[in-house]
Amino acid sequence: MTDYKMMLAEAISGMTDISNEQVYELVEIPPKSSMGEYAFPCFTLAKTMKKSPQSIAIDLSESLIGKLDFIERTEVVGPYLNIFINRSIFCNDVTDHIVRMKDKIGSSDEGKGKTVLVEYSSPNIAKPFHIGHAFTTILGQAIYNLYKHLGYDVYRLNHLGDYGTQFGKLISAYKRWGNDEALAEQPIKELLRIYVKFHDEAKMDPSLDEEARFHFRNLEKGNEEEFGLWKLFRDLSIKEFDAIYRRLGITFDDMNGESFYSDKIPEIVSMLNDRDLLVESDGARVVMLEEFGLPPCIILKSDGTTIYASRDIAAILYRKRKYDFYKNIYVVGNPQALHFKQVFAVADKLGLDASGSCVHVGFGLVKFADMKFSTRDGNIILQEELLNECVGKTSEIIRKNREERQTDMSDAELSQIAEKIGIGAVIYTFCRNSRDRDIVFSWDEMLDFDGDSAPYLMYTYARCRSVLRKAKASDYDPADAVDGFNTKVTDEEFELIKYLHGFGDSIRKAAQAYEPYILVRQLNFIARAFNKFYNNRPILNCEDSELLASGLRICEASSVVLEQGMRLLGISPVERM
RNA sequence: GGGUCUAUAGCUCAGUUGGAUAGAGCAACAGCCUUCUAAGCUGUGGGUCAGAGGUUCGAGUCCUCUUAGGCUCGCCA
Repeated sequence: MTDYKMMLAEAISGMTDISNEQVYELVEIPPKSSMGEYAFPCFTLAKTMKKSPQSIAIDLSESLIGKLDFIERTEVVGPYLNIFINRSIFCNDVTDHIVRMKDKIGSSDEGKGKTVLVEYSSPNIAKPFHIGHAFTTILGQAIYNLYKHLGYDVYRLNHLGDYGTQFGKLISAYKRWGNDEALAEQPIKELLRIYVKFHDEAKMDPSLDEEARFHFRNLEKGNEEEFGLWKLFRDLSIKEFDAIYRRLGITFDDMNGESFYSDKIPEIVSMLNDRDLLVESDGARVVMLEEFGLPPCIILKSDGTTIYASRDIAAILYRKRKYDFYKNIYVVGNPQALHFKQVFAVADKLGLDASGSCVHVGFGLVKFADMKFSTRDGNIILQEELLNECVGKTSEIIRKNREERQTDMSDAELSQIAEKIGIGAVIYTFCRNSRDRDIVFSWDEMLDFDGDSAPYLMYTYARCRSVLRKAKASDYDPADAVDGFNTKVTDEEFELIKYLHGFGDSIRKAAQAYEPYILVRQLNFIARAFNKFYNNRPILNCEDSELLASGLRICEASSVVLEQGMRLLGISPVERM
């Protein structure tokens, strides 16, 4: 496919004294399509050429005539040189490229030979998987997909919260109030029950906290009883998490949680000692970070046990050796921003160059309108509950549609489709906006399936597929439709194909910024443009064979891009709904 | 108090390195199913870009201050 912007930049560069790259950076897409497809602002040239921007634009406009065959015409509006692309050439080129690339559309080899690690999800063992975990899980998966698509060698790491003082508490609580039967039936529910009870009791009897620390010390020493219980809690929890991951279509390459790095901390401690970086402060061993403008980082607590920072530092060293990563991405909430700054700073002091390769991808809190989610207080929405609610509402809508449209959809197919759409709706909610913003959870918004939503994208895709199925049924293969855009391309068609053209760019930008919403917006524009097109002219029922060909080509290209875009987000498209 | 993020339409949000008349969705109102899926489409209304200064040909975007809010600031993760 032609790189239109690049060729334009080369042409303009040849007529001025600025480089290709500079021109490429300056070329922009005008705010309105009536102003053309590309625009070159002449402000910066005005300074060096000592001419008014407008006269420069006029000169450029004249010398550009006939230079490039895809340029239909140019227009000077004040200081801007607006460029209009030949619609036939562009539409044939772009749609042909998409139809040929299929699921490889928007992919690249920029990541060839580069290893990227994405750490995400990372729930705490023995605690319920609630919608607070959904953000990191969904965002992380999307980031994984994006980098994978760009050719990187990507590994998914689930850094389970399977260690720390809280397990001392859990062990203590279990020995006091645990119920084996309840644990076997609903492990996390039972563990949560005794965990909450422990906190209540500890308020009245502070010696419980001491008991918990005792058990954690034993656990870290490898004591059999504590280790056995910990292992049991861990195994049972993972089993429950797996059910959620399966529903979301997520698997991991590595489930090594915090516990895995515990025995790798002594090496970190001795490395720090070798460099004289470890100092004592109030009984704890810390690394001072004044030169980074950061507070000290605790490596060993005053009782000699490790802390999450030390485990994260050990993990960097371990991963560096195992993967020799190009990038190590942490999809973890914003509240931990300082923690990662400290961890990266300490790793830097150890010569691990963390600041050059480790990235904390933070995101906002999920909260109710008036309060925070708190596992301890029990005011949480479970991830499973959220998925079920969305799938349930979807089922109702499909059932109603099935009656109205009198389709032959079986109950089994209906529930399969509802599952995909409901889960798609959840995924979409966490990918639609920039990740920094807090999400105020609302069932109304969650269950709004109009407009800016996954069902809207999925519906559009299903429409495309329906038209294509009908075309095939009447022996028309859209792949045969070559050069369907010889006649006049309408504004609506051109608009849609321009959005399809921008798909690859949106993937690159989304990956670079770790912001799936950039891709989401592109898909939304595509869907809206397609629906407009779909509503305004018949595709199958048209006499003109060229119009039929171009219409089907648009359907084919749109469906390819929409499908691939949704898959990159983690949404499974459906053929009908 | 220090650090950090945020403030754009009634609500939820976009707005690339400063550039053309600040855009979507939802909600509201008015329309469109004898034609390929109405979870759709069309139209209307809706703005002192938190406030004040500054930088310049030009500021929602950059700088300073003020206000409001979120998160965070050593032995939890």
